[in-house]
Amino acid sequence: MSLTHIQSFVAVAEEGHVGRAARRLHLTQPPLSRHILALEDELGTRLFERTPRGMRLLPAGEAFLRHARRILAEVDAAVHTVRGVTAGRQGA
Amino acid sequence: MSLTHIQSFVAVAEEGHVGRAARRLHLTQPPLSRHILALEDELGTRLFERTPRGMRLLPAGEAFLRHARRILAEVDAAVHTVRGVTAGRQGA
DNA sequence: AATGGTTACGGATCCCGTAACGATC
DNA sequence: GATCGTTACGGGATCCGTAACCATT
Repeated sequence: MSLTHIQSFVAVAEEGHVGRAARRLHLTQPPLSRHILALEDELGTRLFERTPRGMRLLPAGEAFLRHARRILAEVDAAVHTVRGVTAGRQGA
Repeated sequence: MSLTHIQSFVAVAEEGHVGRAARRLHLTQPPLSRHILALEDELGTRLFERTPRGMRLLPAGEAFLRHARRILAEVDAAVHTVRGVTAGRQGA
């Protein structure tokens, strides 16, 4: 499990499409597809249903999505907080 | 920024010592030391003060630690939630 | 010289992109 | 046969561990 995989998952969930998500992430389809497969493998469950149109979230995927967003938001908050602390001490 | 780096940071923060944290993580000192340096580099700030005894958290490090723990807890929660959803649907 | 963190270096592993493939309409 | 996702494969980047180094006591 890596933050990259989580970001990839969120992008695919939001786009419903590996190709579009890949473009959004400045990546090609194969690595992105592998991220999702690795995640599903690690969690032991399918997160998406593969349809002829693209990818649709399964219930496990919807549950994971909520956590995934929180994780990424928390990472952002961590970075901003540290920058804030540093700025408050005039940038050393 | 990676989950591995965050885990490393928490271990060093809790042990106050790269060597002990390394043992706890089943790793050697050099890679662990590099994780911390990479994190500090990426955040643009020192997180620890290097003392002759080991590593002591700086204010930026203390702030980061709170977020780091929340991130790791959230990742755990994500895994457990997905496993729970799957179990509730009799294990597909 | 002992202790603790960091840098050098080499080999294994990982990971991306191109190309080829498989399945569905 | 067009559209999507996935698998094969090769080359570059990453990352660990051993060894050597530097600083403090």
